[in-house]
Amino acid sequence: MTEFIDYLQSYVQLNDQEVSHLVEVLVERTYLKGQYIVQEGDICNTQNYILSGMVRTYYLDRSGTEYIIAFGQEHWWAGDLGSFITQTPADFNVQCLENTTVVQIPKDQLEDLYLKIPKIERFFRLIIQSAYVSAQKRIVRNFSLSAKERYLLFVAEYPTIVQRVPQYMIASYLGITKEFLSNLRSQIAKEQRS
Amino acid sequence: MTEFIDYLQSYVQLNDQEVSHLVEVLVERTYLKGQYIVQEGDICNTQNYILSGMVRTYYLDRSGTEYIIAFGQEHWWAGDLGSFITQTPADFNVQCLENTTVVQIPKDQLEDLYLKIPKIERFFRLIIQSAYVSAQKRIVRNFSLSAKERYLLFVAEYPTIVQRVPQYMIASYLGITKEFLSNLRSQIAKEQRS
DNA sequence: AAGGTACAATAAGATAGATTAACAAATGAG
DNA sequence: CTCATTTGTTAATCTATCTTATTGTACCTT
Repeated sequence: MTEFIDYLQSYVQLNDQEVSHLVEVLVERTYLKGQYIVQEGDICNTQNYILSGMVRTYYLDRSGTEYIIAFGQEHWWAGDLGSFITQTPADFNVQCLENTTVVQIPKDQLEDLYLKIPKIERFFRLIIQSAYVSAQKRIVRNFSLSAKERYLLFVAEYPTIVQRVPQYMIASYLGITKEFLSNLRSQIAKEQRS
Repeated sequence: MTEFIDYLQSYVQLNDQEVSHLVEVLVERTYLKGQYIVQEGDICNTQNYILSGMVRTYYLDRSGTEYIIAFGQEHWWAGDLGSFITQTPADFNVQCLENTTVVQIPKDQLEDLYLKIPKIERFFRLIIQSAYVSAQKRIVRNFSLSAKERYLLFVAEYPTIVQRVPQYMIASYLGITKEFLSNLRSQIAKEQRS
């Protein structure tokens, strides 16, 4: 929990009173592997900061295919922001891939905090700004890079995730089939041998 | 210009003093068709709110291919947020497709405003939040929908843009070639006739 | 009217990545 | 420890989309 406060303080300086205000509304919660923090159709009522564990956020289309839109590990945020903002049913599922402990901030309390402590609002502006920049980057990459390039970049950027989650989920994140990823990996291995 | 203030007031209520504070830092500027608001390699120093006209934001890869990542029309924002935040060279180009008038907020002044008027910070949090949600939506759609479905959705959501920009740019936005888009359009026309 | 420029349509061959299916290896529950 | 389930591999065939090239259309310009 102090971990979360430290992280927040690295963006904005809160005084003791503000910290204790904040701490009052935080809820620490642990989910088991396989459990859902958010399910499609739920209203997402919390922002979830991951203290430990690993999650995936995915979308399920009518034909039942899963599309992983994000992974989340220690120090990342998880949830369905669209649902959170508008308080409408979530499009996404957020599932734990390991036992996962999060810090939750409930929607109502966060709105209060925004008014009481503008620095908290600043903090979330900063966080969302960079999330948006990453999302744009991902859109560009999906268009401009081949599956192989996307995979190599992913491995370079998130080596730990590659270790922690099954290959077929990485394939889904990259927008390819698990068979094709397997193919790419053996190509890459061959290239490195020669 | 009052147009911009009205728009802003629909998100947060500013008093007269705050409005005049804000107005002091705003710059209205007009670009001609073909001119660039931001060019790759520039540092993007302003947030640009479009009063009239039309722009495209695109990325140019090493091989010279253009990827349009966004269009912008009246009441939308344009710029390279990544460059703006970190004050590093822009990855994107923002070019006017028509004569375009924007309201600009310079970076330094905006940082000041954030501190003086927290409501301005709230306003941008709200704006960026929904931009992020849209970006996520676009990522999902690019994965889960076919080119044809993506085109039909685009036409349904942005009928005006379809009228105002050349087809090859729409193809680029959708991540397909102009030839294939032409193909899809004739398919769709055929279907509607039968 | 003639040529120039910008955009759109059509068609044929090429390719990245999907699909299917069969198998191998790893993991985990009992 | 063992059997069942989950995960990963390989290979053949298939499909959506790309590439290249050609032709068509509609304006501007002079």
